[in-house]
Amino acid sequence: MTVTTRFAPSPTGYIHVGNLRTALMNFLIARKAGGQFILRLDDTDQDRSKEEYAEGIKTDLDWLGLHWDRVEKQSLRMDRYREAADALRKAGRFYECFETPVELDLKRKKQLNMGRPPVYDRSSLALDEAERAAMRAEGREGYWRFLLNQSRIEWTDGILGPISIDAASVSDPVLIRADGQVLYTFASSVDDIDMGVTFIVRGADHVTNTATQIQIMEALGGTPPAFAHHSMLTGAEDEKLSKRFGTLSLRDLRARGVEPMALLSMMARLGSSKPVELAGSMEELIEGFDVGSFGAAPTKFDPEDLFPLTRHHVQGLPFAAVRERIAALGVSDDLAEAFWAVAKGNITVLADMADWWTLFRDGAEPLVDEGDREFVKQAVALLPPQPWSNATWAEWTAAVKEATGRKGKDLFRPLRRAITGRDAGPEMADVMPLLQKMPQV
RNA sequence: GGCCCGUUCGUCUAUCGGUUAGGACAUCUGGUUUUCAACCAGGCAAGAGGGGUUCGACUCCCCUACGGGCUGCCA
Repeated sequence: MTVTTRFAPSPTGYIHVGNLRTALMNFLIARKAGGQFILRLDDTDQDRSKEEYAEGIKTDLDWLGLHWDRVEKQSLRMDRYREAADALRKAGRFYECFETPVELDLKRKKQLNMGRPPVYDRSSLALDEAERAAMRAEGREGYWRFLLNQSRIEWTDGILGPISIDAASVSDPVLIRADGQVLYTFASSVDDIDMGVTFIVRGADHVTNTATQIQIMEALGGTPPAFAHHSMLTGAEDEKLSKRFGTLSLRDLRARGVEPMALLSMMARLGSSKPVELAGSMEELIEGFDVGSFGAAPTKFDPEDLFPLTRHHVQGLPFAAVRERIAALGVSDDLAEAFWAVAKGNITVLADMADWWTLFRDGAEPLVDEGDREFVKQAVALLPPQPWSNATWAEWTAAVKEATGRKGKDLFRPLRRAITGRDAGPEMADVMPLLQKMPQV
């Protein structure tokens, strides 16, 4: 059986790091096994689902190189869900209920007050046809619940290990609403069976869903796939990540200059026993992925940790990869390669290149200590006329040394500060040919 | 309240009863470098608490505490 996984976001918003982790794990599992990766848009909620978000999700996945083999849309499969619902009705696993949300809420509160678990009491199951007709005559609209077998539901989770949940501690799930909307739990189960999904990795927030979905899939005559539930991400300060989703959307991270490979490297390893290290390629990521190496405990994630990885990645980029970006800064072709050689070691995100180019093009605001003022003036007077080459720095500093007697740190440091306005930066020998203006001191 | 999962260096984690409790990232120190980065070498740093079981517990069991998830006509 070919390994088939899926990423099933509902297009009600953009993807964030939590989603990405799920998507990436499923993608890597499929690729490693030479299987299929399905992108399934869970868009049964007509009100909240938007095409704009569906497009956004695709754009984000593309950006990261998480290409899918197949796209599915639940909104196109409504007939199939109705069919499956009929099958469940015929099998006696589906029953119509009539309590209103307010009534259900009241029941839950009552149960809680009495110290009972807030599990649906199945009172609608006891209704006979005449009573149901009476309900409808009252103007009540029926909705449908799945009748759980009250046994223990067990599976060996790919991350959590053996799990056992007592079905009696869970309410019979509502699968179809009074307005006819097919709910996630149901559509997802039908799809996973129909689409031949063999392995589902999703967040630990779905553990209870998995228990009920296993029964639904079996009732549908299908074989439940293997499951693995990864832990939830929490923020660096232990706050719930959901509160920060706004700042952790992929679009946001992209805007901040985070490189895809840095993000992927982080998400493929964080929370696992394998070290988080920058991968050189998607192949490397696929090769080194092991879903079983993840732990069950909640995982802290600090987006700042993405920047060291991004820097590492950026510094290893060949000139060809950034040629266009550099041209866009206005760097002439003859200087572009030399500029990149100088810039790459001194930036974190590619956008940082702009500052260096501005500095080389316009000159810097010199940093000169009071005690170095005369020395710097004297040195600048010794500068040969432009254009400068890689040899200029050595020749010039030798001449300055000769004239002033300064050497070592006392010689080089003030000159670097005067020319670049900074204490740190690239090799000065390489900087000189890039400078477009004489330093103004 | 009920159900499920969890708790080892700052962080992510290894250890399937006996270890000087290991690694990675972060951090610090030293080397190298005009500087930064990179690189090399080294350092600091951990088993939530309490009971058991055992010759011996981070590891197995129970309790407590704490954390996370679920408990929707959301996904």
